[in-house]
Amino acid sequence: MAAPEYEAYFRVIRRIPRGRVMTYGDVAIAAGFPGRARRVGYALHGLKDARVPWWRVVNAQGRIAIDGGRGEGAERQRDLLEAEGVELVGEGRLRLADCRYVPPAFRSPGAGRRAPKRRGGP
DNA sequence: AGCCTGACTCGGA
DNA sequence: CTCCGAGCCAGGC
Repeated sequence: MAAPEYEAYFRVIRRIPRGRVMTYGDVAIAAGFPGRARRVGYALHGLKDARVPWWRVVNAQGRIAIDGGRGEGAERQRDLLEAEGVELVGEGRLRLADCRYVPPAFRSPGAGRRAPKRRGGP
């Protein structure tokens, strides 16, 4: 990768357990680059490393982000997710509440839900 | 250099 | 539920 920033993203994504998913924003935060959700998307867009389970990354709405959820890429991702046991609802939508993966570092006393709210950037 | 795009996100209408 | 605008930022032209 050109930038260590991308390496950090891929490292986080590689840690996602089978059958779980993370959102772009959470991957960015876990990698130490809060507010860089778009960078994560761009990093995956140009991804060539097959070791990275890119299909375990979806947008914050629990939808397939590729091509608006439609197209070959989206179909492939849906296929891979289903193969791992991720429950899909409707067209390219999944139950985030059941399969969302939150790294231990994210957990904070009291909250135990999601990362602190961030709007776009820092 | 500037301008446009996008595998993002969030709050509001 | 959907649609829209604003914020961010690396890449491509």
